Amino acid sequence: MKRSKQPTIVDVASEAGVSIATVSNVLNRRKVPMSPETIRKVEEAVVQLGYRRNVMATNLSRRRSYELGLIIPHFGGYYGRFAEKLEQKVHSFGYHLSVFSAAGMDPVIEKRHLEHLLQRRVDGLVSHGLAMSMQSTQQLVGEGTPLVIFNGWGWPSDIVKLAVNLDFAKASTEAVQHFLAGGCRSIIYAGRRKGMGANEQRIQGFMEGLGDKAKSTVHALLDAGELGIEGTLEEALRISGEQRPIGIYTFNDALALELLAVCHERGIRVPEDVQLIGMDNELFSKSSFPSITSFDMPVELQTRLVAAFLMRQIGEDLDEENTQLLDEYLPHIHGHELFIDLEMIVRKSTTT
Amino acid sequence: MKRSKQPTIVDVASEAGVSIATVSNVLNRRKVPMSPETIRKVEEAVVQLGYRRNVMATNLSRRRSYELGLIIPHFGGYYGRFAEKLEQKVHSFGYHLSVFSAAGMDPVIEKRHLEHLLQRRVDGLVSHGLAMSMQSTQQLVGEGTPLVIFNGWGWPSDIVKLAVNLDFAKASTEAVQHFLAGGCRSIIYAGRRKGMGANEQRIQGFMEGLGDKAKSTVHALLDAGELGIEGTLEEALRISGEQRPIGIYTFNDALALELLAVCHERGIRVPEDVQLIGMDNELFSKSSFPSITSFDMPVELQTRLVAAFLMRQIGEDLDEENTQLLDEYLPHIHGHELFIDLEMIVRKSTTT
DNA sequence: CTGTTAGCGCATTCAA
DNA sequence: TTGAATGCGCTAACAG
Repeated sequence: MKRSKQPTIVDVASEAGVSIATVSNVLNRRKVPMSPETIRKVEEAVVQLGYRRNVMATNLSRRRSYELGLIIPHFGGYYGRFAEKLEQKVHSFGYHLSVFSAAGMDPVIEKRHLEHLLQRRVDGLVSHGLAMSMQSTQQLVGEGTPLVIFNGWGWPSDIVKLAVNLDFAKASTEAVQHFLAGGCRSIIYAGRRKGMGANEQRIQGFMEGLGDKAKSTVHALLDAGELGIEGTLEEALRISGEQRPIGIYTFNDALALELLAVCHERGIRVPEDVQLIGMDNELFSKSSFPSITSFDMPVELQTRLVAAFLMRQIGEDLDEENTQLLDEYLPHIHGHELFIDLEMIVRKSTTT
Repeated sequence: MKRSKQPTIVDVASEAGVSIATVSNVLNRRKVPMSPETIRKVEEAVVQLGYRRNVMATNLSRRRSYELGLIIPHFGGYYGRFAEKLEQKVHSFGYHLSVFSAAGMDPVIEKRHLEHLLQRRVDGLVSHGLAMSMQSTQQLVGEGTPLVIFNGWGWPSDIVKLAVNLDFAKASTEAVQHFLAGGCRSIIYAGRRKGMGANEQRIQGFMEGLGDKAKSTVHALLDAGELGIEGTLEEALRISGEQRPIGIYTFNDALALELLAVCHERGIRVPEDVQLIGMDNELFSKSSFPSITSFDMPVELQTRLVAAFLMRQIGEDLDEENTQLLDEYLPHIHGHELFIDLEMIVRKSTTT
């Protein structure tokens, strides 16, 4: 070791008795022909000195970082699973994924993370439908770095290259129809205004699901964030009056579980008096009592699409499989928004 | 914009009509005196060109990254909360936190992430008790980068500067005694061998909790990973025979919830026939039916300690608050392992 | 096959 | 107050 601390290729070169270019060549397994002897000497020197490449220098020189950034509202549940899957996918392309949580839907933190990622010159960005304004995003990201959104609606294509969205609207329609088929005489949506686009999608699908039954069926849109859990249930009961059973479709499973707990407290039977459908298919939804009907999130497909598209955008060439994947899905795109179906998992909260 | 893409300080300098040194000075708000006019011109040029600093170049030059790395087994539950909190803490010191999930306890992925972080020359590392061998860790991390472990036991101090551990042993003792006080006549621990150190800590505390009652009380250590959920319950029932109620202490809340589900299926009453205590105080534990007695994880305290210690290790000077924090806790250290108490949250799964 | 050299974008003396 | 010069660790032509 020469100067302050960690050995550099200069050290390795002198230790191996070759030039730094040679070291760089063997380190990067370049196609230039070299004698096995040289290779051996270099590799020996590397372990000998405990050399570790400095990626900052490498990237600076390469003018590429081989790094991608992901911004999610939090690490829990669906988002955490998404992050893990995506990490695997991009790794198979030789990229690293840096994950940042925006602490809820805080636009300030979101902005900070985005800025940091950009300063790090990531080659691409993936984000949930951002809470920050489209204008800020536009200004921040600009043309330079390709940005792919997941579960974000209404983003102009000059900012976002592609939006890979779960079809919450369609799922919501399905939920309502499931309630109807299950004999529900009143149907409530318990949402979260802070859910932003995802919430609106659900509402839209909810109304579509009611269709002509909208007039003959008691229904309402509630905001659980505002009313609280107890308030939401009370309001649902009040609105429904004698029209039982009540079908309550919730923003997510967590909310459904909380409602379930309140039902237990008050002796309201599920699914006899109240039927519940959640969203996310969290682990606990299978094990709760009764188990909760929910929609499974196709994280695998979603991350595969995101990764494949981003890779192509960056200029990596795709293998057969990924090419096929894009060929299959991109033609069915609405503008630049792609929709993926969710699968309903029917459980005891809607089945007698 | 001059060459390939993004503007550099050179561009800013020429746009503002000053030298790059000056640009650098105003960008870093250095103490060197400069005319307000110059500052204005530079700042104007910055927004004008949409200049964004390149951290790779900055760090390379500074020989510091102001970045920390965190490795966790997954993003869910406790670990996700830990990551979020820690991110906040280190940010207040002007550092960034890059979080990587090791996809369970996979030593290979763990190693890959560690190596990447090291290549990025992070200033410090935080990790859960690693699954990879201490020898690999030793070799990988060496002396260079300070490493702080959380929930890892038995790491030699030449590898790990500090281990900030939750006192699972003590909590487990408490759990057993709670069962005893609650009239349990047989007590089972349902663990996970893959939980590694955390599992052993629980077992140790479990046995201590039994104390002299160990002979007179039916008890057993089961491995839920091996037996499966149903198998675990069956085995617990078999071992207990007529000795009811049975107290089952589980590795975590997720496991407790799954056992609860099986109990419901089989008509086993909780808490009359079986009492349950979990660990983690997950959100669903409060809302399950019945709600699950659990231990709350003091993530706030744990991350504060980790951050404060790491910052001091790196050479940042701490404010009053953090100094006090370390002064309070470090003296009570066992070797280089710090223990933090957990708080039991008593709920319906253990209360009649 | 191997070595020389010119950057990559920025920080930091040291002079002016 | 400001600017020219040097270095951070590595890549990538280009010679040899």
